[in-house]
Amino acid sequence: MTDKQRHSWVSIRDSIREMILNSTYGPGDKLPRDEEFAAQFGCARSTVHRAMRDLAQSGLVERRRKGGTTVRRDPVTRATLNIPITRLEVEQKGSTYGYQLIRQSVQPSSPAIMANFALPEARPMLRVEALHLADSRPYIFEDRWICLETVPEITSVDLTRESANEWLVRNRPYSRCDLRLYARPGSASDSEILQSKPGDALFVMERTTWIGEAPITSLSAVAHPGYQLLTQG
Amino acid sequence: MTDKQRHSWVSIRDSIREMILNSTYGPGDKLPRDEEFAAQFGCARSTVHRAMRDLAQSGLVERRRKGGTTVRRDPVTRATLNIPITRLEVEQKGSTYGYQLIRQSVQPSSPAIMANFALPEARPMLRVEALHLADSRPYIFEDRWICLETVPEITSVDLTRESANEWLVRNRPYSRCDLRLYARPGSASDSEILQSKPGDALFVMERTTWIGEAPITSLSAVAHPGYQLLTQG
DNA sequence: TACATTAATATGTAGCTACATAATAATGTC
DNA sequence: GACATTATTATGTAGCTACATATTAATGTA
Repeated sequence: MTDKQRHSWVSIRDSIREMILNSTYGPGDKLPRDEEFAAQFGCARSTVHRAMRDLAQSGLVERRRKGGTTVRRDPVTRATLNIPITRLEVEQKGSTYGYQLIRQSVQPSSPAIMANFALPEARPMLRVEALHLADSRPYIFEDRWICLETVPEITSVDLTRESANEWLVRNRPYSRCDLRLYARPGSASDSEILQSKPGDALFVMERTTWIGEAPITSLSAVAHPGYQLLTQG
Repeated sequence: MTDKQRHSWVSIRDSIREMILNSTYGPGDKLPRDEEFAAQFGCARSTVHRAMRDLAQSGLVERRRKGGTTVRRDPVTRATLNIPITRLEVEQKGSTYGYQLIRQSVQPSSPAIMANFALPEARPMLRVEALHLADSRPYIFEDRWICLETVPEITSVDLTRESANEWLVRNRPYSRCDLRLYARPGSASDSEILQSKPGDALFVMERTTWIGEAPITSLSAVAHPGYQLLTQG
């Protein structure tokens, strides 16, 4: 009576995770080889491998060639942030999206922007300051720098009608993205643009993207007071 | 002179991504079937599949059975947050870690905590307030609630010596984690604990974890002024 | 003993086949 | 024409083999 049922890699993964959770294998312990698990579960090594890859990605185990698989001694909390186009984020909340170009000018990159891109010298960039609105109320203010060498077409885009955020995301996928999140107190100019009170704490998301080695854009997005960023999944 | 070089799934992925980036396939376009790509590249379908899975996970394309693969019309910026044990975070910066238990008591879960867990009724919990220090200066203050039904052993842990953060992460891996990030102005009690000035903007990370359906812990971690959260990779 | 070389080993990847699954398209029936 | 049924199709998964790669362990040599 051979048990010929097929085991999905998801069920294998869950079984292995369960064993780690219930301390069959504790932090720092070495897990059996993939082959052994395969024999134990009655499945192929590739199925165990698939399961293990998932566990490794989620940060629960660590794999090293020849070294085998070990339960991470210092597990990390790994969460995926989903940052959509701002217009869609607003619309998904059931609000009406609005957009307003505030300023736009060609400038050499500032020292801060050069640092974000790790550039040794200044480059010509288009600086765009714009406000995203939800139900006619300030939602996110973005101060964006776009590298003109990498994205020359941006000069022919009418940024009074279409946000640079949307145009770039739709036309210039990136290959690398750095993210920095922090809080800062609202200044007087923030108060004006975001209708915040001077004492308010503002949530800032700084985002810098490249395509290959070429810088695309670096921006600081300041959200209205009360904004929250959630993980999905 | 058959070209028998093996193609890695990474190179295939990069080739396909390149085609999307240079507008061979634009947003909303349907990509060729895996088999076609395989023939085109001279590799196996499984290799294309592997590449496609990666592109789908990074949010660049969308795959649906029978529907095929399409370039996402509204690409999302997807970033992975790595949140280590606070002690390790401090030590990795080259600072000396310190820890201080402030208060600890058994309480029924507050309405806010019940909401975080989506619990219909209150449960007995251990509430732990503690301060993490870097070089003897306040780093992160955490107000944590631990479900006593799910984690009864926590009562026998000496939380004056070991942080609940560390104990839980090492002993109670979770299966689900919700994250909420926002900014809030520092209050008077914050000033006392975090040595912040009353006007300071504070970065808050709320984290709620479950194992299966059972609640483990829900906490609000308030960082010292100037704290920044970065993505890695 | 110190150090370079070689073997052993566990994971990683590529290729193949076969079948599962979900979603759509085509078809038949009333 | 409306609706249920049945193909068709592209992706998803499981299993297998073979080989690549990184790393550690064993071995040989000065």
